[in-house]
Amino acid sequence: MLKIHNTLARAKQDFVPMEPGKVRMYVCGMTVYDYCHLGHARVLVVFDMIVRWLKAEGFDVTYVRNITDIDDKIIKRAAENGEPIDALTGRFIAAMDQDAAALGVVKPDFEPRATQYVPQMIAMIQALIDKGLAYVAGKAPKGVSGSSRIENPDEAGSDVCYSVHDFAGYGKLSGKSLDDLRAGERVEVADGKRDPLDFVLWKSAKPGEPAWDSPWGPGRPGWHIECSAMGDDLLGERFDIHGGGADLQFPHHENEIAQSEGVHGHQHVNYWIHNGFVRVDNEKMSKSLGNFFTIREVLEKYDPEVVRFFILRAHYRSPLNYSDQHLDDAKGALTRLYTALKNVPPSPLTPPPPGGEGDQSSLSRRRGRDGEGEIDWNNPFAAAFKAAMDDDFATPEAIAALFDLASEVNRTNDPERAGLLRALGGVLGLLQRDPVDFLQGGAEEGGFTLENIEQLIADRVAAKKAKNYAEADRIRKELSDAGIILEDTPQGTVWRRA
RNA sequence: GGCGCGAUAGCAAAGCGGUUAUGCAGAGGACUGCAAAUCCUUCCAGGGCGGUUCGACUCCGCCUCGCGCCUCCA
Repeated sequence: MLKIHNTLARAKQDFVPMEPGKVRMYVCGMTVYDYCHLGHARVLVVFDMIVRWLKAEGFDVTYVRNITDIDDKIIKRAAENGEPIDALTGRFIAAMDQDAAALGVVKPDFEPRATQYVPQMIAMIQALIDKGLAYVAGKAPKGVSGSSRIENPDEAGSDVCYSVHDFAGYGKLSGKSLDDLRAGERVEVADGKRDPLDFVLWKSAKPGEPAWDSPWGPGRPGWHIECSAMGDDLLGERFDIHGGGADLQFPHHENEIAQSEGVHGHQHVNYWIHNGFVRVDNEKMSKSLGNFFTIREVLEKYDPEVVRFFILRAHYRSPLNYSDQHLDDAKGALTRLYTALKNVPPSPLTPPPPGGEGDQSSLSRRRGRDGEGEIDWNNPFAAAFKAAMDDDFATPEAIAALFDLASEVNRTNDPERAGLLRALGGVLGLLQRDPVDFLQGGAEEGGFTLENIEQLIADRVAAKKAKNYAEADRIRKELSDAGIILEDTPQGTVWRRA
């Protein structure tokens, strides 16, 4: 039985989908005005892992990950660049797709963009107004002081705000009460808000800003409403899982609940999943702190699979400290797994013994990889892996099972066990490459070409044959100084990068 | 100030009320012309103070320290 830590319950719960065999999941994606950093990489990889595991469990998964392609920061950045907004967002969506693909992230079933859902958002805002949960904040800005606001009310649109105290459940996701929030008041009192905690559903446009027509004049949607509208449209008024970074818990997801449940009058999401932050020097990696590393920066130095492995080696809810040392560490660990697969070429999986009906799940029917066979989940290593994954996606423990299996592979030289290792790695989106490619890949240091290396190895073999060990060792040293390690095996000399 | 999370060996990171987590690093051994890889053995743990218990790293309380959210943020 799969257990999921549900933020709403602040506890692990048995996962029971609304519709047997089906999972509908929504994850908050990126605001596309800059390159993705490692924090974004974590969301991408973590929820990709979750989708893969749900599928491995036999669920039919519908996965939605949205793209925020209109907001204040996008408008600002486009203006700075002197670039049309859709050019800017198009550029960074393409970059995000590249980064995600490099990290082995499978495309979601839907990637809706906020700008494609403005009519739905307007309808939802209207419904909230009709229900008395939202109000038009008025045209005239309070305390006008030479602002750039439009002075003629006939041309200006109005803001629409959500009236937080009219929604009874406000705070249930983040565990905050309205009183607590007010006690720690840090919210700017915007023009026209009845309560400082009220948030904007519709933002009136200033001259020159992109705008959509609405019953409240030209403007654009507030941030939170897009997720309510897109989730509704693609997954229904109520769905199984909603995910995102822990920083979205409040206010974004709290506000999303207020909107969706406000409109529909019933529960919006059954399981909320929030992943922990990536940190640098023990601090959250974030745009505002400026301490971020973009995915592409990191990929210049590290193999993308190492980065994926690095992310999966920590539990998704734990903080993940980023540093070169940690990446190097991850690389070394992944090298051990690939080394086992290099030394013992995996054979295709054989079907599990027939009649193992005690296994109730559909897992045993799952294809291992490319139709090459099936994982036998009754195998002790596979069972340990599954138990870990079923316990709130405990990838560190699942990966530990992989290492145990790798030791077994090394000990027994059993191609079937190697096949299982590769198949289990595949469930996490790992270990699918030719091991030699992985081991020889990476930074091209030392200026040695493939031909150079092959030639030096041939020279060394000749020297060895002539029992000229001094020359053989000199060549070994020359290559090792360039980060290339030689291994003399019964099958001949092979090399890999350090 | 309010709310929440965490503290594990040299580094990283898990589970678990009593039995080796795991990876890297270290030590010894096997193997090797030398190495590497691999295997075997092994050193190094659970912030502090109390409590519960036959027994706590694991449960409870307090303290200290760190982090996060309360403002845009994955």
